[in-house]
Amino acid sequence: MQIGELARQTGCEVETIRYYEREGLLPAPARSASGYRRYEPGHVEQLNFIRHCRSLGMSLADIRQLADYHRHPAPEPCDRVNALIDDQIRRVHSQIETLQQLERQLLALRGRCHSPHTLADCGILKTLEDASSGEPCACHPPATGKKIAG
Amino acid sequence: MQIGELARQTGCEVETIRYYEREGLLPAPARSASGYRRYEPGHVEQLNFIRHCRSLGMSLADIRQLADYHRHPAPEPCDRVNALIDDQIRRVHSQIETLQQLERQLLALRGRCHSPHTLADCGILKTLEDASSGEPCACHPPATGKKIAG
DNA sequence: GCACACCCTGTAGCTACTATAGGGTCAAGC
DNA sequence: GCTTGACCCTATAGTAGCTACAGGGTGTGC
Ligand SMILES: [Zn+2]
Ligand SMILES: [Zn+2]
Ligand SMILES: [Zn+2]
Ligand SMILES: [Zn+2]
Repeated sequence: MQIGELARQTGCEVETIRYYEREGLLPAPARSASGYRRYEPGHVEQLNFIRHCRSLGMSLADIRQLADYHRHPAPEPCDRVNALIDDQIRRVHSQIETLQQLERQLLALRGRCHSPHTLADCGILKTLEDASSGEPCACHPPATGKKIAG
Repeated sequence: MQIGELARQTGCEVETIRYYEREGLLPAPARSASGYRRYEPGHVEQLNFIRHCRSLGMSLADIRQLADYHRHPAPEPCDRVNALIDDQIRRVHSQIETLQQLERQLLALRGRCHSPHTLADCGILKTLEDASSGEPCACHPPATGKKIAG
């Protein structure tokens, strides 16, 4: 099949398929006399594997590793597969916590402006301005017991 | 003061300061005879403003807008400031939800491998492989609720 | 006259694509 | 044979927000 058909079957853009080939994630297929890529059914599965892992937020480097383990299922223990997934879980979890803190900070900042008023009087702009001069702000409250050096 | 001193006072890298200047976020300062940038105290505040907004996850485009409102505090209502912050909150919130779903999916996948075994027998690799062939997987259940489309 | 810290510009790298520009191939229809 | 249109090719540049050089110039102390 041609690249367009592979794209259709996997829901992956043609450009992305070529990109994966350049990056060494998808093996280069045979070529027709005129240079068109000719894919086999196995390529559909390999590309699905990549897209499935991507949908789990894995990096291309991690997917390369996983695909390698998959292609060469050695009789070794699967520790490294587990470690890879565990690392990904930790990364995602810490991103969640970072974003949750960010959300709290943004809500605190947003709380400084309620009633309609002008730009010159806006509590949000005033908070940002004061914080630029080193004053404490609603969004970044000082840590417990410790004062922010300034 | 020179750029290194500004960097020290704001905790911002020298390269980043030059980058902000190129991007039009920080006004270009005066230059010494030998071409060194010479910053005024006002620059410290402006850079702090940028870094403070960055720490809230705002994009440079949004910060440019905010800084503009801040420098020209017109007697207009502050609707657009609020809209900007609200958009940011929405973005952060939807990122959190996306990542939380990702975490659930990764934990489900991780649950396919418990006891020590080989790569050839690993439930994680097997799940990923089966999903590549179109079979249902632990990480992407067919429907969120009880109802299954049919 | 030299060491060393600091400064300058310009460019390339990072992630995972996406979007062109500028061309070649192939089947159908006239 | 010729044209149209869908498809394919490579190569390059762009996205966000920095970061890291390379290759040079400047300023001060000894
Ligand atoms: Zn307001
Ligand atoms: Zn704050
Ligand atoms: Zn396992
Ligand atoms: Zn899945």
